Amino acid sequence: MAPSNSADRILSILSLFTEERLEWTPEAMMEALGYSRPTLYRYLKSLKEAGLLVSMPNSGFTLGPRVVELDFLMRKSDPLILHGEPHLERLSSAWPCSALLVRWYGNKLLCVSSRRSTRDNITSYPRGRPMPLARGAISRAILAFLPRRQLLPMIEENLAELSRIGLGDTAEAITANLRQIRRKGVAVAHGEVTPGVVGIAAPVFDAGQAPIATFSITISADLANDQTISEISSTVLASANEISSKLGGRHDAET
Amino acid sequence: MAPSNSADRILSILSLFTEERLEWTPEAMMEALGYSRPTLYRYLKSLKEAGLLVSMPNSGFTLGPRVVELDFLMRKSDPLILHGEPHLERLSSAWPCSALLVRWYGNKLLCVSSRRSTRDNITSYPRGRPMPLARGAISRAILAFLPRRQLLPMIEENLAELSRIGLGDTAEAITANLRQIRRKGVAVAHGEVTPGVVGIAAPVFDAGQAPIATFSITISADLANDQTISEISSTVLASANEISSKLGGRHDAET
DNA sequence: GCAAGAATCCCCTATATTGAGATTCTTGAA
DNA sequence: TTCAAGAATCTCAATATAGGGGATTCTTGC
Repeated sequence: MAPSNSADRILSILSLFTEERLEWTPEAMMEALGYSRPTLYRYLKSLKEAGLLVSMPNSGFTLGPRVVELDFLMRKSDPLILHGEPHLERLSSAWPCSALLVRWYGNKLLCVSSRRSTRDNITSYPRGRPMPLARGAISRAILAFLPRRQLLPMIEENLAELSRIGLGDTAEAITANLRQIRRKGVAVAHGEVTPGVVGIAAPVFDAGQAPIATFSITISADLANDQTISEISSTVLASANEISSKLGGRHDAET
Repeated sequence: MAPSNSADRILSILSLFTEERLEWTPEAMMEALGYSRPTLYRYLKSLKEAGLLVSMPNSGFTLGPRVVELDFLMRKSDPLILHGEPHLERLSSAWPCSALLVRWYGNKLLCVSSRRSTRDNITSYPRGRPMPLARGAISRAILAFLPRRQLLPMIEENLAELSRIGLGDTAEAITANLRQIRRKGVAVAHGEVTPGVVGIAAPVFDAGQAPIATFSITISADLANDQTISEISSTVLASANEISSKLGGRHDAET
């Protein structure tokens, strides 16, 4: 399983850095990756020069400034964020909730921008936090609008999880359920990601077939009766559609 | 100057991505870097698998989700940010201004967190934006507290720029000026980075010798007479010192 | 100024990397 | 659905180059 080309070897140093561990000494890296001392140091030197890592005296290596810069470049130019932020602002002012833009990166859901108007940070998903793939309104808003070719393998892989949350036990059943969401244009989920929190999400499209993101609201179940939820739903849908149209995508969520 | 090891070759793909250009087609990369087609695609594949790049249909490659995640990891765990943010909050509420935490990464100044209380975004420096090295209160607050060994080469390199802004024409003169800042603990600059904007910055230390960052305020000259500036200065100094002490550094800025 | 530890250098060998061109896979259009 | 243009990958030989043991130099902290 060890990568056999040096491209992957060098990049696997970066993947050592996780939420659990953000500081690595060369010794620990040698241990973890099995590289020899000179080799590791060669790699580290390159990563350091690229600014992706920095060495801190007496405490090993951490992520470096280039990471911050690259993220800045993305934020600054991402049309999804630029067009979406006014909507985040608007909806989060209208209700006590969190509003999120979550990008779909092929097999990952990642929050790229968010804003909240509530005190608690239970429902808070800051930029950069990955989301569970098989749960919640957000992922369903993506799945429901995926073209068949992409959807089917997706379902296969997560069948267990999807049926566990009651979406259906067979690929058949699941697609049927998703078709309903597709018809409504919005996905609503009650407490799937966080108990007591309702998620409402609609897909965002650019010129392509598959959705690229969702625009969504999470709100405490205490603050949202059915009436409110349905109001929010249509606003969310409208916002998502407007963002889509700005991105050159279809205006409405119909297929 | 072309890198001769594949570590650097792979990483130089990442450095193609700049503020000017955030989408690269493979063709353009081949052109820019001089790699052959299969080689380039091999590299791209690795970068894609690592999540650092994503390929967009019909518009080439862009930065990928891992970049966002890595930045998140940094934000989440950076003690400078964690301890600094309350102060950003507090000072930006007290005056109509921007409050910044700027990290010193060896030879780069990079804003890592900021907050502003004014409407205009003239003085706004969001996270990730690099800052000019030889200008402004911020860089001076770093330079003034650098140990000699690090300071002298720094001055050599930027002599022209430093003397242009009147810091002194010789290394001698400049160090003399910096010594004054060091005595006061705060650097103040009038309109050096942005005309009409006053910058006020104090260094932040961890356990090491050299400052690791500055805590600073930028405020429109219209809104700040000498009296106000001196008030802000002492508050900035106090905040910076408090952050330093939280980071295990010296409490006061004296040497 | 010195010593312990960290980072880099040297240099040869085996091996992984490279690139030209052919091949297969996608994707959009008819 | 079929087709064609373009994008991505594969094959394979030649060879550059990454890797590692051990020595060396550079940093730090005392």
